[in-house]
Amino acid sequence: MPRYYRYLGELMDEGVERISSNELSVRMKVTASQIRQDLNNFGGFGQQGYGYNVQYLYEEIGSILGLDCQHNVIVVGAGNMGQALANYVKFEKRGFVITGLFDINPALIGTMIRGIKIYSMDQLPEFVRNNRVDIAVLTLPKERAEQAAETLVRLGIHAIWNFAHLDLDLPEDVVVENVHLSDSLMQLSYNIVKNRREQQNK
Amino acid sequence: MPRYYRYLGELMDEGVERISSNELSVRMKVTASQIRQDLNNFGGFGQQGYGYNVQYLYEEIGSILGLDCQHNVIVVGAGNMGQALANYVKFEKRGFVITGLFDINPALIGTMIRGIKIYSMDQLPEFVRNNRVDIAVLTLPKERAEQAAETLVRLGIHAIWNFAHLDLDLPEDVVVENVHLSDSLMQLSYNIVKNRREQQNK
DNA sequence: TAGATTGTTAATCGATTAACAATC
DNA sequence: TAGATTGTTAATCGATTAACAATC
Repeated sequence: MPRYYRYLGELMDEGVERISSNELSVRMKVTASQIRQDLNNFGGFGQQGYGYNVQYLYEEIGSILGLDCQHNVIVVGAGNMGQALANYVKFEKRGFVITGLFDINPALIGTMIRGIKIYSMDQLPEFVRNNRVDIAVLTLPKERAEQAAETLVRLGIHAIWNFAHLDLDLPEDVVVENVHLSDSLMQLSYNIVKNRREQQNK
Repeated sequence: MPRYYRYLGELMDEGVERISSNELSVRMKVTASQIRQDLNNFGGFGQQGYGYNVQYLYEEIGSILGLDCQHNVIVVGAGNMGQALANYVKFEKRGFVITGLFDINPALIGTMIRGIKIYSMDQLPEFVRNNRVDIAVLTLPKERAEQAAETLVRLGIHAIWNFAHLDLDLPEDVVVENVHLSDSLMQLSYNIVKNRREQQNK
């Protein structure tokens, strides 16, 4: 669904008002059948003989994705990745507001990033008690990530965006989305090898 | 495959010598059948009655993933994300060596990150001519990403790790691996909404 | 030889695609 | 009404799982 949302956003920017599953399928390089199937799973957003209204569909998908309300986000681990994410302004536009960073590095604690304060890890429980936190971003080395994740869950956080290089083993009512950059890079490397082989066989 | 590699690495660290598809399936939370099927696609790495030798399998998968040789990497876009990636030392251990960063920001050009120089975008063609480049990391805002990708391909680069928030439209002999962070965050948000619904229905 | 566990085939399942009737 | 295009069902395909014979 995020991918549909992205393409519909682009269409809006281009001022396109309506689009058929067929036109969209060309753009997105999926079948029209696929699109109609997917969109229909979430409700009848189209109209026979007309297609889909871009803005309406964009907003509907946005609300399905939960983008119609604000999410308060904390970043646990203010290293390079944590800082990079904190500096990334675009998330804010989609309603993901970073309210605090946390680290154990004394050199970082107390400093600010884009107006967001870096707290000590010790301050985490208190912070979570006093502020609503919807999502925790986990940008720690894997050695400390497992334990931090458990702490977060104990504090009542139910959603983790995990950048640590391990699979978290958490209760099923906790939602985890993994970004395994190393895996992604290896996948690229694998595809390079495969591609090389295929090109040779031509 | 990267996930297998990761788990086998962990097993090695724990000093485990051999493992059966069954034991591994418990750890990785996939079926034993799946594991045997997957591994067998790439060759008979196991032995009936014994299981799989962890180190042997680790190395075999490593070579399938192309981790047995060095990859020279450039980072195009030395913003927060580009810098974060350049600072990430672990990639180097897997043979991915960053040899240069590129940006248009005059304030960055000429400075160093972890001993790696930031060049002007203008210097890109010359750099690629004089140095082998296996992978280009694209960490630019989407407005400039498309054009940069085309430049990279024109210069003969065949693999792009794309962090820009768009799908690149490139010749099929160019391998692209996407890391769409916004999509990932929206996916998380979607799963939060879904999870909330499911918990309520209990 | 007996036990364990793979490699591999067959069965199941889910997801994708095709087709077309419903309807704007 | 005719044309367009969805919603939805049926057919196809691929991936996952189960089963078991091969073999260490």
